[in-house]
Amino acid sequence: MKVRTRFAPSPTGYLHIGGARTALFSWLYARKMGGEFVLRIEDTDRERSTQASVDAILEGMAWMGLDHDEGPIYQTDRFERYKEVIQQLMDSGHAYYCYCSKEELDELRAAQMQRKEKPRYDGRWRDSDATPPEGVEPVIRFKNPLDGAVEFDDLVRGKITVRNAELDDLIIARSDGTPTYNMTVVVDDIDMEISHVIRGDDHINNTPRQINIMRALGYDTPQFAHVPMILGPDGQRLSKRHGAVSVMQYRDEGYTAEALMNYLVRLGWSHGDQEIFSRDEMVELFSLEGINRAPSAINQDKLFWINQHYIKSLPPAEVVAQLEWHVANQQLDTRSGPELADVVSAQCERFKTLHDLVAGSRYFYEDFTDYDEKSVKKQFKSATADYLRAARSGLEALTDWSDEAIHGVIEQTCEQLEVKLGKLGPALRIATTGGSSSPSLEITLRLLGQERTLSRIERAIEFIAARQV
RNA sequence: GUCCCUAUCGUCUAGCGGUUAGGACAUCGCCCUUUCACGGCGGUAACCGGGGUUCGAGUCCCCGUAGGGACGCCA
Repeated sequence: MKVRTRFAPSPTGYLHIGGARTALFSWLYARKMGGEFVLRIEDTDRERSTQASVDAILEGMAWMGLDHDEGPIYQTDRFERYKEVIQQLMDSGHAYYCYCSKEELDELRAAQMQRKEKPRYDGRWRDSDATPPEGVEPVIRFKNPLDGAVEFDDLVRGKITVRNAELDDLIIARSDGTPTYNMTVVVDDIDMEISHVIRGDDHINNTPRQINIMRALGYDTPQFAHVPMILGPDGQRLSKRHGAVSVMQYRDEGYTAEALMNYLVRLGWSHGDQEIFSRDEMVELFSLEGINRAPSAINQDKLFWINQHYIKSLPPAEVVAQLEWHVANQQLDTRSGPELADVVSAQCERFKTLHDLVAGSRYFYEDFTDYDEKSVKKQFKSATADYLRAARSGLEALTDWSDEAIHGVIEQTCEQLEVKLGKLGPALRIATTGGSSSPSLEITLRLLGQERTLSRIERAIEFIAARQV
């Protein structure tokens, strides 16, 4: 049997991190098994579904590289099919009309809660001969088996058993005739020949109901794999107050797609002690058995670490490709400075995010307005101007603007002045970058270019002079 | 409340009856160092509690406890 998995989000918002990981697992399994990955949009709730959300989900998946083989299939395009199956259930005696009003059901629930019972429909219209009330559009309910139990082998959780007595007759069609979630999922998973339903474990309780409907329809059930949810850093349910929850927000904050994928795949799944997985490795090594049963909390620091790992180890050209968005977003004009790839090579060990890498490389392209106050206080002494002047003349004389040549000038200047590099180095760095954090001096100056280097040293000399007054 | 599920360092996890309970992030030292970083070496740190089963339980079973999820004419 061909492996076919699916990701079935409802378009009521952006693609959040939990959904993204579920999609990733589902995608990985399909790819690993040489199967197919279907994207289905569960938009039967017309009130809350929006095209903007569909676009956001598509954008998020594209950014992560989770390509689908079929879809997006919209459930709203399949209403005729659902109606057909619902009718089939009616005809075979597996479903019936229920004329209870919402108010009536609310009362029933309240009463049951008060008696400390599990709130559930009592089946009052199940085999009723009563005359339907006037003017009430009925809903259609599924006739859930009364006895026995539903048992299924979850590929992640193991055997799960629920007694049918715990289940009630769920609504499969609303009074306006539209199908409900549990109905559409069943029909779709059957029609689309889904072999493995990989989804969040908040659906675990729906599974026995869906299995019952599938059986009533005479179909075999797919395999199920319920993956645990992702928690916030505090172990609480993930929400906006935890910071980034949408996948695109991670992009915006400067994470590489590779890093987010790697982080996500290790959250709730493992392959021994391995931490770093390329996309190909993930596909090769992924297994449903490796998925954990307990929910896991996201951890900023580890994401930072992985992100930096990829910024350091991805080919600079690849980093540049992802950097472009941030360059544009931060309105940095890179035409008047060094190649971005060179900046990446020089800076990659210094930043945890692409955002910070761009923000921290500004001085290569634009003159900074202020010097870092602390650095100035510590390093710009009265004698500093003389040091800078000496370095300046040495650098000015250079015809070969290479790391080696620049390094040589700096060393010679120190010897000539009879000072340690600790005196000249920091001053030079502040003069040329405005602060005390940059790649090694020779690389920094080389990237800056001779002209820019000299003018900035000049400016620093003037700045120091002005301070002495 | 009822049902379902879960439980190893702060966090992500390895472990699949016999281990000095391993790795990673974070943290703390030391080293490297022209800044910031990177890197290297080392340290602190965990089997939720109680009963069983067994020669032997982190590993299997039961009961607690704690957390999560579900209980909609939402998905």
